[in-house]
Amino acid sequence: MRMNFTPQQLTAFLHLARSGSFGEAARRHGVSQPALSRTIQQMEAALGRRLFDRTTRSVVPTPTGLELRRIAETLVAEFDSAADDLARFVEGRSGRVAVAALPSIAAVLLAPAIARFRERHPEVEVAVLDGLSGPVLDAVAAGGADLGLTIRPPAQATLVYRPLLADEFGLVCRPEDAPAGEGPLPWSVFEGRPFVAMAPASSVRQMTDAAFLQAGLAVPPLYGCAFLGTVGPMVAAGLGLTALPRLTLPLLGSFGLVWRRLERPVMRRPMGVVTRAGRSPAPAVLAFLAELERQAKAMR
Amino acid sequence: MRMNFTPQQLTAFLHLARSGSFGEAARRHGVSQPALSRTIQQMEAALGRRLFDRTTRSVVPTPTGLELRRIAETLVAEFDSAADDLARFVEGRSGRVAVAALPSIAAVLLAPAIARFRERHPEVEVAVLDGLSGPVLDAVAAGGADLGLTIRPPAQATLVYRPLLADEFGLVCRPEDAPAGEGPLPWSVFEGRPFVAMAPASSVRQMTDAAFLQAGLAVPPLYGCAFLGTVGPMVAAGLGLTALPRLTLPLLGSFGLVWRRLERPVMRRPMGVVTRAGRSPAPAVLAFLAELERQAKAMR
DNA sequence: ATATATTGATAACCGATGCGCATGAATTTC
DNA sequence: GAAATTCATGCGCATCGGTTATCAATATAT
Repeated sequence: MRMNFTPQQLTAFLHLARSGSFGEAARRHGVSQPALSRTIQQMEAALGRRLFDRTTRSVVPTPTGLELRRIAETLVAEFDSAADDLARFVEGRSGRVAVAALPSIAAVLLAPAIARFRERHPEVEVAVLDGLSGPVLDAVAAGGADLGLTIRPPAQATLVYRPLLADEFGLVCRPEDAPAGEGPLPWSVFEGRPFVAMAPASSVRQMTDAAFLQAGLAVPPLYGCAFLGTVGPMVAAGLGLTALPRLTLPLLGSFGLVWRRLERPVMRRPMGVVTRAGRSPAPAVLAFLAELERQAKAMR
Repeated sequence: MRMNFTPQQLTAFLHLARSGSFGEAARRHGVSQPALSRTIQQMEAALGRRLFDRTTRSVVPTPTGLELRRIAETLVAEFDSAADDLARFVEGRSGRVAVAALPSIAAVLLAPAIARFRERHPEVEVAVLDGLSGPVLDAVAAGGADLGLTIRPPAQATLVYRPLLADEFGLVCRPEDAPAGEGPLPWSVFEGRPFVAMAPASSVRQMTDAAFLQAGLAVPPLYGCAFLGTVGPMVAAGLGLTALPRLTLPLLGSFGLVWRRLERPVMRRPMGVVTRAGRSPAPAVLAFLAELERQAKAMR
C-alpha cells in the first residue's frame, strides 16, 4: 500500500474534514465541487478505505478519516513551515554571508554596507574575515568566504571580479605643507620633497611607483611602511608627504591631514568584489552584493 | 513565491543531492535521466534559483540547494513516518477497538477473541464495556462503542445486526437430579419439578417462557434471578432445575452441574454483533470482527 | 592533437492526470 | 408531491510527467 499523497491532496482533504461539506470545502480549496469529489475518491482508492461516510445530506469522517486528519494536520503544518523557511532563505531574509575583505576596504565600504544590510535583513548572519589580498582571494576560492572585497586581482579562471569603486589618489600632508590653491595637483608636486612610501609589495606602492614612472619623475621612496595606520602619524610628524587613495584618509588617524586630488596621471585604485566563478551565490549574498553596490555608488 | 513541491519532487531532489550525478540519481529514483533533469529544472523555476551548479562534469549544490536539502531531508522523513503511521492504522495494526458486550457473551466469546486478537495486533488498544442489552445498544448507537455483542435486538434503522453464534438451551441440574441416559431431553422434563427461572425481563427468561408455551407445558417459574451467578448456587443447592444456553455454563460457578441438550422445541439464543448502520468501522475494528467470527465458528 | 566516451540538456512525442461544465441520483424541505 | 440541496458521474480539454532519440560540452585515451 503506497501512500503517496501530495500536499495538495492533503489540504483538500483537510478542507473537507474541517467544513463537512464538499461544496464549501471545494470553494475554500479553490476548485470545483466535482474536482474535490474526485480527489477524495482517489485518496480513498489509494488507501482502500473510505475517508468519509457520506449521504447527500451529511459528510462524516470515518475512523480512518479521523486518523488521516490527525496526521495530515501536523504534516501540512510541517510542510508549510518548511516552505516558509525555504522562502525566507530564497528571498535572502535568512542565511549567512561571509565576506573576506582588505582592512582598508572593510573600513570604508564594508562597515556601512553591513550596517544598512542588517537593518533590512536582521536574521542574516554576517561574518567578516579581514586580511591581505592573498588570503582574501584564497578564502573566496576555497569557499570559506562568499565574496571578497579587494583591489582588482590578476585574472583567474576560478574567480570573477566585478569593480565597485575606483578610489582616486591624492596628496596627503599637513595643512601647512600643502601647496597654495584649491585645485588638483600634478604628481610633480612631490619632486624635491620627502615622500613617505608604502612597503614595496603593497598595492598602493605599486600604483605610486607606476604614477612616478608615467610622469617621468624620480622621487625616492622613504620608510616603506606596511600599514596605513603607521603612515598617518609619520606624515603628521612632518617626516614627509605621501599619496593615497581618498577613502583611506580616515584610516590614517585624526591628525587633521589634508587631501588634494592628484592628476597627470590620474591614478585610481580599483576596488571590487570577487566571487567564485560558476558558483551561484546564496540569495542573502546577492542581496548583500546589491547593498555593496549601492554603498559604492553613494561614495562615488 | 508559492513553493508547492510534491514528495516525489523532494525525493528526486534528494537522490540527486546525495549522488551528485543525474544519471545515478535518476536510476535510484527509478526514472530516466531527462525526466530528472526536467524535475530539477521545474523546481528551480518554481524557486527562481538554481539548486545545483552543473557542468557536464560536475553537479554541485548551490547554497539554496544545500538549504533545501537540509529542509527536504527532515520533511521527507516526516512524510514517510506519517505514511507509515497511516498504513499501520489502515492495516488494522494500530488504533482502538471499543466493544460493548453482555457479560455472558463477554465471558465466553469476547475474552478468548481478545486474547487471540492481541497476539496479532499488539498495538491495538481494546476496551470492553460490559452491560445489559439496552446500554450495549445505546453505546453502539452513540458511537461510544465500535461494536456491540448481544443477543439479536429488534430491527433498528441506525444499527445493523449480524449473527455470530446460536447457543442451544439445555437442562442444568446436579448430576444426581439428571434423568437417566445420555441423549437430548424434551422440555417436558421440567413438568412437576421446581424450575429456577430468570428475571422476567431477561432474554433467557423470555426464551424459556416461549419454549414452555410452544411445548404446551405449564411450568411455574420460581425465584426470578437477575444474574446467572445467582442461579448456579441455587441449582447446586438442590432448589430446582433450570434451562440455560450451553455457553453460559461456566458462569454458573464451579459446582459440577451437568448440562443436557433440550429439544421439542430446540431453542437457540441468537448471539451476534451490532454496528452502526452506514458508518465505516475502523480497520482494527474490522480485523477484530473477523477474529470474533473465527472464534464463534470454532465454538459452534 | 584528434578521436572517443561520458554526462547533462533539449526535442519530439505520448499516455495519464486533473479540472471544469453539464448532468444525474438521492434526500430533505416546503 | 414539487422544489431545492448535495454528492456523484460522464465527457471534453489542457497540462504534465515520462520515454526515446539526439545534441553539446568536456574529460580521457591513443
